[in-house]
Amino acid sequence: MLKNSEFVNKLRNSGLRPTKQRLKICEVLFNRDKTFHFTINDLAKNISENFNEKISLATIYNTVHAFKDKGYLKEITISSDKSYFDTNITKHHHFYDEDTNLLIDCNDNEIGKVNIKNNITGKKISSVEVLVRVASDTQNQN
Amino acid sequence: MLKNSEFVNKLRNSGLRPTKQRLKICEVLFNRDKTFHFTINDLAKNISENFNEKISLATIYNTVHAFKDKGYLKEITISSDKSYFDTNITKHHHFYDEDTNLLIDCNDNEIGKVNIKNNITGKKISSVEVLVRVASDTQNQN
DNA sequence: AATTTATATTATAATCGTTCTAAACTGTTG
DNA sequence: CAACAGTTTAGAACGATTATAATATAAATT
Repeated sequence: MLKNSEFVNKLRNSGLRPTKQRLKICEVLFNRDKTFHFTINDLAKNISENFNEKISLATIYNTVHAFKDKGYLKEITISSDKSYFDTNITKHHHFYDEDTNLLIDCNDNEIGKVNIKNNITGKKISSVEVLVRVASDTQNQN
Repeated sequence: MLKNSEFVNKLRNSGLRPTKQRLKICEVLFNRDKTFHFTINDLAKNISENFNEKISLATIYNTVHAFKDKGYLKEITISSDKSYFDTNITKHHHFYDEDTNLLIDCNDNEIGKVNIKNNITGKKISSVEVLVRVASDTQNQN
């Protein structure tokens, strides 16, 4: 559990003013043992359920994007209609459970290094992402 | 180059009536040497530029989704604000050029098999997708 | 070939997630 | 504490996608 003052420093160090809305969002996102995978909607719901004061939806969008730009969150693209964010900012891959719509982080015990034999000439690799979609046996597959 | 009658059969065989709109879309999508990566917008633009008669946007959406459901197209998710479709329906991975916003198909010469060591218990893998984002050296990276 | 039925197309409206706007507010600096 | 830049807010605007319901077309039936 991080203290409030640590969030204040974190924000200040990246040029973001430590407003009470941002600190509240920090609490929700980063005061956790496990990685948190969420959509904007999840986060907004979480905040409105757990706190009396509400934060405007625009502020939630702004803050999540600011945190992403500062590298405190990663965006994970699963489908065009769902944008997930991940508090785990290390390089890693994901399982996506199509039954529950939950994301699960992978480490090297689950997915080995991706072997990129030839890259596009003149280009630099900015990221490598593996998404493994899983579903129970009875589900449709494509 | 496939003949019109082949598209008629293709559509009939999958329970889709071969309407003139669907046949036109088949022409645009499948009468090609190379894989076609497109957004709905790309497709709509292509049709309106190359033909006199126009197809309603709703029909383009319906048709693309019908073709996807029948397995004639694959949807590739790059980011939450862009939905790409791919006429290459074999298992393959992609490079995404962040400078040009173009998708490039990979084969086994570029990306080796992904080694999934442990899957989620009780679940079946429905797909494995690798997306390698590339950009020129001068670009920002994350 | 005419009739019936089911399916598809169309223009337009509705919806949904996200971004924009401009006014009010707050944190920081001097 | 005054001044300023940055932030929050509610609500409007936006853009992509989906729904609607009237019209049109393809296929099946007579």
